[in-house]
Amino acid sequence: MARSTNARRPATLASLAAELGVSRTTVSNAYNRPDQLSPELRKRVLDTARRLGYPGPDPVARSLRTRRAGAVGLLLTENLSYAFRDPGALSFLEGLALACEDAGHGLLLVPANPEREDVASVHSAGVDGFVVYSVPEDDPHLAAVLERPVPSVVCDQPSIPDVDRVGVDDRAAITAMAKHLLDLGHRRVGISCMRLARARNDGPASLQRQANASFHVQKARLTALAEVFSDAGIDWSTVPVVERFDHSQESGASAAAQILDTDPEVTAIVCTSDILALGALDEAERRGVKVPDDLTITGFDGIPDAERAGLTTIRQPILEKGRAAGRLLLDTAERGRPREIRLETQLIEGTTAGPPRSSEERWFGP
Amino acid sequence: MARSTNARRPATLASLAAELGVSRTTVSNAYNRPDQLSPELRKRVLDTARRLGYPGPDPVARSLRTRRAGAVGLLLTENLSYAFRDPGALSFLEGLALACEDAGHGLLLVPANPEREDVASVHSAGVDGFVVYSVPEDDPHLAAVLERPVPSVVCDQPSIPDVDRVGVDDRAAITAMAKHLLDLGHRRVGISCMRLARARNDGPASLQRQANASFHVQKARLTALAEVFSDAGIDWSTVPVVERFDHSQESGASAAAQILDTDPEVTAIVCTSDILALGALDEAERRGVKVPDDLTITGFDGIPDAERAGLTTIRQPILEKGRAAGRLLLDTAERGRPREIRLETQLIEGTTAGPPRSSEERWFGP
DNA sequence: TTGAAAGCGCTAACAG
DNA sequence: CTGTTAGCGCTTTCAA
Repeated sequence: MARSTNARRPATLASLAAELGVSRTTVSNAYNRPDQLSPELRKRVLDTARRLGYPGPDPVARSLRTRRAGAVGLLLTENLSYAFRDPGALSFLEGLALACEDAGHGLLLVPANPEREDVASVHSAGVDGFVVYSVPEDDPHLAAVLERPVPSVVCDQPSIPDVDRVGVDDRAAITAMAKHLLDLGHRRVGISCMRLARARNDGPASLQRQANASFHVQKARLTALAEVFSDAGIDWSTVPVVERFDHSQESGASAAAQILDTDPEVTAIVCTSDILALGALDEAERRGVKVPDDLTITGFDGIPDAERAGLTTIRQPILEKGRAAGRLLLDTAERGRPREIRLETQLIEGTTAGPPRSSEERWFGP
Repeated sequence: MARSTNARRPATLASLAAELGVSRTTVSNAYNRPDQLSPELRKRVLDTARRLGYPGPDPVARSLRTRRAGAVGLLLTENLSYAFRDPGALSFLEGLALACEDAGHGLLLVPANPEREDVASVHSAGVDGFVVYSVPEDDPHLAAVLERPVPSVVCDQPSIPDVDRVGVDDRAAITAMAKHLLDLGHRRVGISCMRLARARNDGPASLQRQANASFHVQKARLTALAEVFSDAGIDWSTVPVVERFDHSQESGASAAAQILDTDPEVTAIVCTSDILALGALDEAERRGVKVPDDLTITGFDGIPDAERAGLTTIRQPILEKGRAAGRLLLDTAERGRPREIRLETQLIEGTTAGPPRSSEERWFGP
């Protein structure tokens, strides 16, 4: 009777060895060290394996023995499927996948539903290390990862003792943007930002919420904005900072709407991501507000759609981030001292930022 | 001295048990069956674990014992990073990720560089099963997957004995499209298709190459087109069929150019994917050829960009395909008899198909 | 070139 | 509620 290719555990290395009348070592060598036995014997082993339906050494047993899994785990803040919709996450994934592929490693996407506290998936991930991308500082999944006795690399996260890190200087990057706006003459600004904490909030982010933000990147950007604008004599507590939990263009649009409704005198909306900024552009168009004549809108990331739209933004090498994270994790040589890779950002002067219209112009202009 | 969180194998279940003076079972239960021991004892175990830096049961050892890995492997035809750029692959991934997430399983992207024959990554994947998405029939990675003693589900692949399958009726779908074009009056058509085999070919696909195509989906579509057009009295051997290896809009544009250069009397270009069709639209615009007045262009897939462009195409539920594949694999209950899921497609009448201009009109028209 | 012995770290009967 | 007993399937010194 023909054996189905999907039969259950048809044979093991030991049973094969027994059948052949050789030792397990020999069979193992036939697969892992072809040079350690005669070609004839090897052929005999492999042939018999085929005949018995032996599928080759079990990867899990081998992993247990060798202490290597041949895979890298990725922990994201969002539902897995989100990763395939967000352009930023996607670029990161692409870069990481590139690095894994180069090393012949698999990439395991670890389900880490932010709504649930269940970290079993982290505990059961058979991987040689983790890459953690932009999860909140207090996420239990992150804690679970750090407890695992494998190396990890964090990206867009605050630095953690003994853990490698990849990121950009968010603070410097957005400071440049803020100064750019100040130079243009803006004094009344609004901020549209991504989620600041695990608890959902769609609306104004209080000063306290800003201070307690558990998403490192967002917090760094807000803090820097607060500092620059305060230094310029603007009372930060009067600046509308509107937060959105979902990262989508619709969110960006509604956040912009909320800012404009709250403070119609705002001349510029600084968004902490391109997606939010693109949404803000949508909203401006809907309202017949001309950009940049009536309103300046800026983003952050430099995703392709932003470039296409001529958005004034900060470009950061997201794909490179992913690749760097993967390399850091897989480069066993340099391990030991904790390392940090900081990539460069660049202010892109698009067509969505310009000098503010003076109030007179705005109220009584042509 | 403080113990680094990244220390190497600080302790094992056995050493913990020894330290506590209890049996290994008890420690194991503390983690896996909290109801099997007193809360106090459990607390004592967990506390001691923390003190000793025991990170919880090793996932690999557990997998070996339980014969479950908690992950699904995905085999794609392309470099991993491609998966994050192709809209179709992306939707599929999203659906698959959704299914995995629901089941609390991880998703392991298995590197399967099509240029290399190295299948070690398949052999070393610690997974409970594989999903195989659109790889050529003769791909060694596919063969390696089928040898593994775990279930698999193939998608957009020919059916394989004892292997579950998800797909659409490509034949019927594209037949509907072909008939639509015939009804509109087209008699001179050109075909732009994706890669047909592992060996690169950018140019006309001979009849023989069409017949030997190892990408199931492309072959099914071509075969159906050949049949319908032949039945309508068109000599298929005179129909330009142009193949492109890379799946990109640029490829689509150059394929369209090649078709138009080969046979300027073509009134319709049937593309076997939306990406190719979008590229064809680009080329038409470049040449100042009006669509659909001067040229009809059709696609296949129904990706968002196609919808946006008003492309006349076949919509297939790609995300659902991924989800169905995942569910099939993870649904251990119904396993046994091989199953097949066939999803529905729909002809979308966009704005890129219309009746052909008669030759007179074309040559001497307004 | 081959074999024997010794686990990798864990879970699952089954008995107490 | 807890312990004893048996492996899961493999790789790897070390000797022969």
